[in-house]
Amino acid sequence: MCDIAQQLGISVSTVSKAMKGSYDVSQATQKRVMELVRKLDYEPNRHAQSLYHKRSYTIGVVVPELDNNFFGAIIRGMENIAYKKGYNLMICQSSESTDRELSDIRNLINNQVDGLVLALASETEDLRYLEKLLKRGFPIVLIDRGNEELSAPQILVDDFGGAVEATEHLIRSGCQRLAHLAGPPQLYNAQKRQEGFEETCRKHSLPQYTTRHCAFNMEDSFQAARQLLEENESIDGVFAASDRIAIGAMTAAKEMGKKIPEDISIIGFSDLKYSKLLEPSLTTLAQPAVEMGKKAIQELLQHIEDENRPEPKKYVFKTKLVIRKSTRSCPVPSDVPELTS
Amino acid sequence: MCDIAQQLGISVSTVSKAMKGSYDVSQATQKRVMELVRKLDYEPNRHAQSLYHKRSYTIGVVVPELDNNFFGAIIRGMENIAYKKGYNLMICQSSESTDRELSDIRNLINNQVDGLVLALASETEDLRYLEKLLKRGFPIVLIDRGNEELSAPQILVDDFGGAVEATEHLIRSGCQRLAHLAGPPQLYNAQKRQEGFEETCRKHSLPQYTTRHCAFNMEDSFQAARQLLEENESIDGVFAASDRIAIGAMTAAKEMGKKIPEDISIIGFSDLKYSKLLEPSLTTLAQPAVEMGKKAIQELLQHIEDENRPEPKKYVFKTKLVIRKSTRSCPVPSDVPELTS
DNA sequence: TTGTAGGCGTTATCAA
DNA sequence: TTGATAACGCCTACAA
Repeated sequence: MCDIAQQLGISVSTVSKAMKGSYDVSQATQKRVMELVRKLDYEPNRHAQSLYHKRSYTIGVVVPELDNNFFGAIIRGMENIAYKKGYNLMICQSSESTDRELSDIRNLINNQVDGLVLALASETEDLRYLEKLLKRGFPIVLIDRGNEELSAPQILVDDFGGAVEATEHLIRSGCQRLAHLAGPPQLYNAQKRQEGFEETCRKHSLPQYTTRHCAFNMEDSFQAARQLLEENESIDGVFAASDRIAIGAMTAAKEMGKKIPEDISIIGFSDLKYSKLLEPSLTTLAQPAVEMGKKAIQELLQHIEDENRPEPKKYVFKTKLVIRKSTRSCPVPSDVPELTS
Repeated sequence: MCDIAQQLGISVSTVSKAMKGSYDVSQATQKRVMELVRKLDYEPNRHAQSLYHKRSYTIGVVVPELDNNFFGAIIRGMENIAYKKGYNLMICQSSESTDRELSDIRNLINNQVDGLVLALASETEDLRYLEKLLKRGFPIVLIDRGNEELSAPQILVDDFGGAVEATEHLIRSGCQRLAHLAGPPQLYNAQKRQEGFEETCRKHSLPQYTTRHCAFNMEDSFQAARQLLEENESIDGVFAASDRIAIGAMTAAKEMGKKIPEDISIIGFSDLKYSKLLEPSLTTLAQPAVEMGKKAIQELLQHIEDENRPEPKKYVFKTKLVIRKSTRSCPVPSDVPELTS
């Protein structure tokens, strides 16, 4: 900006005004400035702007994992809205590590981000730092990984409802002895999915149902599934808390010589891009990730830009059952009126 | 910092020095300052620091796609080094769009990043802006997606060598009529893979080999593969330029009633996380993505921090053949001395 | 219509 | 050992 002012023999403030447009600057200088700006590929220093405005126009994002369809899609949704509104994203991955998550958040804060969108790592339990931030009035939105205690807006999936739908689907397709491979027990989502499963089993008075926890990865779920199936030979339907867990279960079932879905039906949660390519293709619950990402940013921007902050709301997005080949085909189409009571 | 100075009744400059540690500050004040800093969770404003130092300690990263194992691993490698050295990453995804890529880069530049690591979008051809930046001495490192014209350091995969290895493997396992499903023709990597394939076919005087281009996605490659296989019934081996293309080819082959690998062998490139779960599991070439990410940042930091810039080098990482079930088992183990001449 | 001046938060130099 | 000061680049209220 100094360069430009010097080269044109005018003051920096005039240049600044010219670049903003809507200011009292003569057409002539305006034009001269803009031409030189373009010629020099000049762009104002955002850090100086940020210093003056006390706003960085940057939003911090921490997700457990980047190379993951679900979070990938969430980020696409967030970028969509953020860029349109002149905000940048600063994206970090915690790799499901609570320590890393905390250091990412601190780092984003000292990078002066205007707000945070967080999908908490599965083991995160110590929320004191976040609570401090919230108390100071710092804008935070949680996405996907909710938390009952934190008074921040939350963008969630209807984990309970999805679990009910999945379980109903298994029952409808003739399964009688169900098992649930649940996610990490500390994780809010995992809890809700488990509740949905168990409540549905009770409602239908199933003679037998079990739940076993495992991590959200294929190795752990493979072990868990194998144990489960060995201990309970009669299990004929598995609701897995994620697609990756479902893949582990499929591998275990196949290894034991069980046919999917003839001997055992398996259903996942998330609809990974590759789930339809499995053999057999995986029945699962799709989540509207892009929409969730958009909503998260919209909500956050409202908190950033509005003076009077509303009560933190929860937005719960519905899942969608995607029926493929890993569950037996149903006699009845997917709506079952007598169950919605 | 002002707060702290006021509360302790000392000057800001003393606080600043105390926080830096290695300065002439009395032990007593040093301690008082640090205690208050901790109590207030105080962190210095990086934008002010950046303004003063003319360094943001932030590196801009643009990759075509985030939810992709390969780029995900590259980013993990980059984070590893960058965080250790006190740098942050600002990550963007171009979604393979040249326009978006350019606007990401401009945005990163005006966010004052100290350097860029770029994996160019496949259609990018207009490199004028990047050339301008390089001419100004701005540090840029290209990763994975190389470019002959740009005089920037490049972190590449031995696409040619990998393609040779893949093709040799097909030939060794008894395939005689090979086809290559190549990536976008503008893409440097795709060109090298194609060259490796064709040169190897020539070297072995194969009676028949064909190449067909398609995009790096399953839909497009499915169509391309189907056409290819319909037009050339006798093809018994396919080298796909990426795992996703390989998946498209597998789907097409299966649909036509061909057995993999009995009737046709298929080999991919990249080793996606899900490739080993396919039916049959996919033989492919693994790339050392994490190492590449590390190298990219190391190289960039050298350019950022060193006065005398060395000539831009190319680092070529070797691929590793991962043999699974989508190719027929070889009579000979994987080293074939007579071919290395 | 244009320019001057002060401040945003930090740091390094120099003076006290 | 401490503090005042100027500077980094930008912006706006106010003066010219």
